Amino acid sequence: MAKRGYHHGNLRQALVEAALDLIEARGPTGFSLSEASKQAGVTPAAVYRHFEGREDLIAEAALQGYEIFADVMQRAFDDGKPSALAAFEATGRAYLAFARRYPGHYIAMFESGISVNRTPQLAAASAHARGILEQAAYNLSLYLPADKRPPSSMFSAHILALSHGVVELYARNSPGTASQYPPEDLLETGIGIYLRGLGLLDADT
Amino acid sequence: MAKRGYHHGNLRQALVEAALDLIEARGPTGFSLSEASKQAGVTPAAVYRHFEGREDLIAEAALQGYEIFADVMQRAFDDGKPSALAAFEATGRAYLAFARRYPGHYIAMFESGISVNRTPQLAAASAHARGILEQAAYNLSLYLPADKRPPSSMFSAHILALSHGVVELYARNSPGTASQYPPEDLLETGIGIYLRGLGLLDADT
DNA sequence: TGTACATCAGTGAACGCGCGTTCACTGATGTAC
DNA sequence: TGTACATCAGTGAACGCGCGTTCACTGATGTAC
Repeated sequence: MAKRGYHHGNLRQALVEAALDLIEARGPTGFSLSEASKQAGVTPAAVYRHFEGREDLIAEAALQGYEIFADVMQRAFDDGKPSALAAFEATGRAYLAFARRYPGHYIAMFESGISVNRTPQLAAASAHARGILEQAAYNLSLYLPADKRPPSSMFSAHILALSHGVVELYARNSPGTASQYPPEDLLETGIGIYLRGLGLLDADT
Repeated sequence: MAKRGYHHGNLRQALVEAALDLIEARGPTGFSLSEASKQAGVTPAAVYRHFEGREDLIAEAALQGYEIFADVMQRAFDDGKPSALAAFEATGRAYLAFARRYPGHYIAMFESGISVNRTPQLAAASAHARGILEQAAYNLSLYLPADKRPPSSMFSAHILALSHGVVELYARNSPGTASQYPPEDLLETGIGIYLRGLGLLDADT
């Protein structure tokens, strides 16, 4: 990563990565353009060759986050392919794994305050990710008798909300109160009980 | 609220309220000490007669939030007293109602980045609120056969996570993507399915 | 009731700081001939 | 291969700004006698 000379080579991406590091380390508030540029070994003014400004840089980080997120979800879904149920559970768990593994992206996406409607690209990326979860939910809902089948968008919204809540309250250290249960367990048992409530799992499972 | 003269009378609380207004309007980031003091009709320096600084003021807002929150939860719980089930559902719903009605407090508590461990008082207030939900969960769990009874703290954590996730993703406008379902419905159906999964509701309910 | 005085809540000017952003510039790169 | 030149990525100095915080101060309040 040593700076070569006058020209950086791949400053745009280097700035995004610096931003992600800083966001992860200090939260979305503690991040500044100047600092990101310094970390990339460059003058603050150089940022403006690649981004419109501070917000634009964060938005790019979030965009990349949504793309990775969609990827991760897709892969989790595919891995569980043989059983729609497994696919669904895996997709939910992937949420938690993503938050753990890409904390900078996660924060940029969900805690930085930038709106998903800031840009058509960003809206598309987020819609795409959500679509994958809904697809998993839809496939799963086919196992239910048609008259007891809830709309799959509702049912994926439940899983998404539960996952998000678990991450925010018990996985990220921000609110400070760790639960006595590991977030993974909390999520897994929660999803299990929920699916049983839908009639998709036996009462003894 | 007109300023009387040289002395304000109740500046401390006026500052907290100004802070809440600003936080609600602009998010935790957009809030500044100077602005809060201006809104309270007072010089920025006056703030230091009542608070140690910016963070301390936000912490006080969060503290008051936890107290109101605990109150609201307690009341919801009491109102559903005759049926433990009703009490539990009401307590969950109260979460959403709180976020809607006291957005400034809600943000100060959950989105401002101040840690609940900042102060013993703050930790106590938050523990107290959580305790109420756990109590509701415990009472409810007594309806289950002892061998199938999950720990009530786990089960209240599930409801809390679901509620929090619904609020963050679908009730607060920040991430920008409104669901097609009203958050109240999402939460109610979600809790319903979950409770059915626990065997606390008939399959047809 | 009236005066003296301690207490305390607010003033307002000043500070240093880091921020985001702009600007005219310059050094490096790559392409045309 | 060598030279001229356009393009473009980065510099560095400067800006105005609002912020949080400090300080010596002053005006109002309330209490003792």
